Amino acid sequence: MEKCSGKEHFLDLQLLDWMKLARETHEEDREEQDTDHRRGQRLVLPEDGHEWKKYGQKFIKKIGKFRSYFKCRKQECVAKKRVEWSSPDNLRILYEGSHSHASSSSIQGTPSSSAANQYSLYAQVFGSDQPPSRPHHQHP
DNA sequence: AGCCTTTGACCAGCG
DNA sequence: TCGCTGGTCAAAGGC
Repeated sequence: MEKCSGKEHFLDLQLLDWMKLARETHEEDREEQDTDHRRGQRLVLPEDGHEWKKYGQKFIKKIGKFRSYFKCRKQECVAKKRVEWSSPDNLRILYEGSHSHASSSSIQGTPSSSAANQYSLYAQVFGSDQPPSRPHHQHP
């Protein structure tokens, strides 16, 4: 249970809400399409104002979902992101650490960047030793 | 030609 | 002590 004892504080965001918000704020489709052409799994990720590098993907049996691993491209930044999904309509983003730099994407500063701002806000909350509601990793 | 993404393999921790 | 799961690294392929 140590894995769920707060040792790792991840942000749990329902991507459905995220995508909904992003779509409302961005009339243009700015989602990045990440296609797994090998297994046919398709993952659509919204921009969050930061540049991420995907460094791994695995299927987590306990939760029955795929999990993708991302690192912030900024060398000095240790922020990480994990995206879990069982289907394109059921995604969850988890964040670890906070960014040590401002958003590099042009999405920042735009009037319609509320989604990115919310994203940053979560990151700040996370970094302020205020762990968000922890997702319970209970296998079915 | 260079950069980014994807995938398989390896390592560490826990039960 | 062994097996399993999760996380990360490095190489290859595609754009």
